[in-house]
Amino acid sequence: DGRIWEIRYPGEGFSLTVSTTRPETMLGDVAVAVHPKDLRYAQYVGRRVQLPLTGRAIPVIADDYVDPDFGTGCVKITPAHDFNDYAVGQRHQLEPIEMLTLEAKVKGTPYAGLDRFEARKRVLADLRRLGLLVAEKPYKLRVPRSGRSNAIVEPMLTDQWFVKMDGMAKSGLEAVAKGDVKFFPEHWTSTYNHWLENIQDWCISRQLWWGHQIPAWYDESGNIYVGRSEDEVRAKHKIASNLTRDPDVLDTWFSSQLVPFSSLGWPEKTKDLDTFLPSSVLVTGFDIIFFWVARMIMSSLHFTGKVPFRHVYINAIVRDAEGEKMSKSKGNTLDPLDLIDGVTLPELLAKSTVGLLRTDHKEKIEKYVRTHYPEGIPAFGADALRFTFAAQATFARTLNFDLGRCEGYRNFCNKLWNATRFVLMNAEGQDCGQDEKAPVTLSSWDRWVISTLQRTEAEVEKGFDEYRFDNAAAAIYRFVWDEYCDWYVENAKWQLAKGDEAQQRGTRRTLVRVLEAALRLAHPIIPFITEELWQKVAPLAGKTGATIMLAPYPKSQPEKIDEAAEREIALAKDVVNAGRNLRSEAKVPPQQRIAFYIVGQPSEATFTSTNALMRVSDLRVVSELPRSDSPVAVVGPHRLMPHIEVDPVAERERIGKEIARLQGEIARARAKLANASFVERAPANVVAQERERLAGFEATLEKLSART
RNA sequence: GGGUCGUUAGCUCAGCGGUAGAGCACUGCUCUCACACAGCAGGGGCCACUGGUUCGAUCCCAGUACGACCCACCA
Repeated sequence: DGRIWEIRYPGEGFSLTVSTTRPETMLGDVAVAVHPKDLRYAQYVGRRVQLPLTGRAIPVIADDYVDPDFGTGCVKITPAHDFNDYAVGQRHQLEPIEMLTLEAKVKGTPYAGLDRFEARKRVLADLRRLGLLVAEKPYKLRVPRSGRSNAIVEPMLTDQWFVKMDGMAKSGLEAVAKGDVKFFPEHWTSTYNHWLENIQDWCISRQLWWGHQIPAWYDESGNIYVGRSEDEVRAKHKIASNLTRDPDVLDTWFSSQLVPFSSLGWPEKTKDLDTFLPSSVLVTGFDIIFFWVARMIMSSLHFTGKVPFRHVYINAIVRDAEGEKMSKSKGNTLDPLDLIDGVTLPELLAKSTVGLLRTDHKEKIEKYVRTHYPEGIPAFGADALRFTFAAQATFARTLNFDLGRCEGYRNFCNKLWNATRFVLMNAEGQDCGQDEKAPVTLSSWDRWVISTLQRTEAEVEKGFDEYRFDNAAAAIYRFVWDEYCDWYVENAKWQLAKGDEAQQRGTRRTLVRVLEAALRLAHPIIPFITEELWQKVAPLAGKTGATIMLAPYPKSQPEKIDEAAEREIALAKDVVNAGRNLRSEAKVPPQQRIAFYIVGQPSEATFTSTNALMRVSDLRVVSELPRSDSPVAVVGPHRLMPHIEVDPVAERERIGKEIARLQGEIARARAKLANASFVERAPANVVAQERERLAGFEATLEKLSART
């Protein structure tokens, strides 16, 4: 909606035409600049032109700042009212001329006293009358506006307080280079470095009413005194006359940078300062790495000689469905409470928070919610929302918030709740093996789940140590759902139903102890549900304490890792998976129990799980499978076959497909191993692994081929 | 304009030199005594594009395209 004007500045026997979006500022022009290599104007450099309306003579100068391809290639230079022009003026030792007052009125010219916009009209009219207005064109420009008043901002020359930054920046850079402060994710270090390496002196005075007042006083001659208080200044300089305090306040970031040590009692030498500086971690967003993080580091080093914190965890910014950063000023945010408590679509659109939404975004939200949640967004709960953010907290710098995942983690909380219900049903009022005198037997499944818990605990610890909350959350999710619920609990049902007393005790003990530990493990991410459940589970596991919050965080115990049990269970799982697959392929109804033949001696764990999870009526251990058209699966040392009637044609077809797949794999592996440079140059373990793969495929192929 | 980063299954994201993974969504079968907010089985990807390095590249390097953010903004 802006315009750009071209104005002719006449000289002796020539004239130059400049372009400007702010014609009234010509009253403060001190030069016309052209590019040094611009042949069109080279001959005029060093000569003078007459500034219209005022009649002042101003020089033509050459400066790289000018873009010869923009407009006419001639730029009016107004150092008092433009940042770039100020720099040009400095380079050419040109005295700035102020033409605006703080009230944005013209001063010191024929237009003195006029409002800036009125002055623009008058200047243009006068130029037109003089025939010096060459052109007026529409021009798209972004006018700088005040964030508070929305008024158009005019650069002005004013006296301000600055902090000299080069020395502080150097120590800030060193602290990070030495590793005294570390960024997570690490790549933010380069952002930090880049800023400090190109730092400029910092203007710290603000003309506001609210803030720390600048500790500077002026006497009647205009001398400046800096000190802690007026009394101190008077005493130090032996001043009896009037002093006036500088009315400006400090930049809010100047005050904020002091927080790490001022909050601990600085400048007194307090115990807190000794104990808590540096702190362990600062969690923040990357948009204030410059404003705040870097300045805290620099000021902390300057005033205390210590870094303010060891780690800086930079969390991702949340983006909306269009991939744009969610921000209040953009108005594309969602209220977390709506996701916790649930909200209907009309409520959502009527809520005051939605008033912040851009119109276009509001429409998109409406469409999204209508499509995915016609009944409105359900109540996911605080834990589900927390788990979602943890699970999405990868080292990417953006996070596209996904309601679908929120729903998934709500389901996870529900799963945990129901698993606990099952455990309580079976353990409350029962002997959970806490009495050391009663005999307790632990099966391979029991030892396996305890072992897997240790590995999970280590994984979660690693995730937290590395600030990979996504990995920590995923490890907890997998353990609870995939291992504990899907495998262990199902086998525990069988052990409780069929085991002897010692084994039942062992099963109950394992159920409650492992669950109790899992609750503590998950507590930092989902505090509410884990507290509720822990209150019930902990006593059964022999734990006392008023709250899970005071219970120790689980620590992996390597001596409880049982590799023999893990191997045995891996095989048992393979057998069950193969058996389920065979059943499904053969379309055996889920509830129907059928017999299976198995070659090779199955472990006790395999017996348990085939019964508990595969719905086997009878696992018949044989040395050779009976002649049949039934499908066969090869699982490690075992061959597994359901006792069912099948369509021999369909079965032959199935085996044919499997054989073709195996042949493909074998061909690929053989080709790789036949490649001399692969065998010679690839690491030995990679080559060995490839050989093993090939051998496995060949063995399976042989067993399958025997059936056709 | 300068800088940083991203582009992997329909969606949201892991992986990162040696057989492509998760959750949700999708298909089929099950209301089986913790859970249908569930269980079981399954389908789905020239890992943006083009070159290079390597025995081997989704992964390393260079460039291109698209996107995002930060900084500076042009008379």
